[in-house]
Amino acid sequence: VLLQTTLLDVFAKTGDLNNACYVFDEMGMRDIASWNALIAGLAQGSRPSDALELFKNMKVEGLKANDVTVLGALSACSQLGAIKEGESVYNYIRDERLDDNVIVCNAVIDMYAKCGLVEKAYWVFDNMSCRKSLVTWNTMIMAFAMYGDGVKAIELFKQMAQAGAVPDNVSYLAALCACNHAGMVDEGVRLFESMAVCGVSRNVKHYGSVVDLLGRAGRLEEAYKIINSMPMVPD
RNA sequence: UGGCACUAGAAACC
Repeated sequence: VLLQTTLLDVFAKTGDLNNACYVFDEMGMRDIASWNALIAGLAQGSRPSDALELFKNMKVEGLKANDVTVLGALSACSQLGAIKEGESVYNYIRDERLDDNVIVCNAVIDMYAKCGLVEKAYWVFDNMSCRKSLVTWNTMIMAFAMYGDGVKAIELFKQMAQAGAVPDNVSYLAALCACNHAGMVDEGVRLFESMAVCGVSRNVKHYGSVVDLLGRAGRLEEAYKIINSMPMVPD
């Protein structure tokens, strides 16, 4: 079972979903990890609706979804924007007390955000019983940045430092993105500069973000300077 | 003492 699940997972991770399904179908014995590997693979691949179907089938077969299982199911809901399904997964999570796991909470926040319900995402963020991780903060900042309110995203970014979390390059990207959406040019430039000061590595996305920000503000010379200062190949 | 796990922008192009 271990070897077959490993094989299944390799297929799933490389996006070869047909072979992943084939291995799954041909397995004599399957345990929870076999199901999880396929559900997650389908969810992150091109077949999130099949992932949800498999998730439902699991119950029919009398298997109990665990924390890893619901992550796959939530990921599928996020991709599909399937809020109804997402809420029912969340209900299950609460019934089974799986929400004492930060990773599960993070996935719920992300699911709500991707389904466009930023307020609910924030409610979960605010009321979660477990300790917030860096990913928790990043997910919520990104949610505000993309689907909601740039100002709130920046507020949260500042708040995370007060809470003792150290922003990484994803946090900065999320905050920069918030500036792009909200047109907060100076704030964005400040953030971009503080990355260097704080020793957070920049990648091409960070550069792209400020360049876009400056470009839209008509500050083309500055944008051009930044492009020329890039230590990597611009895309 | 093994296998499955959460977050990554915009524009342009198609």
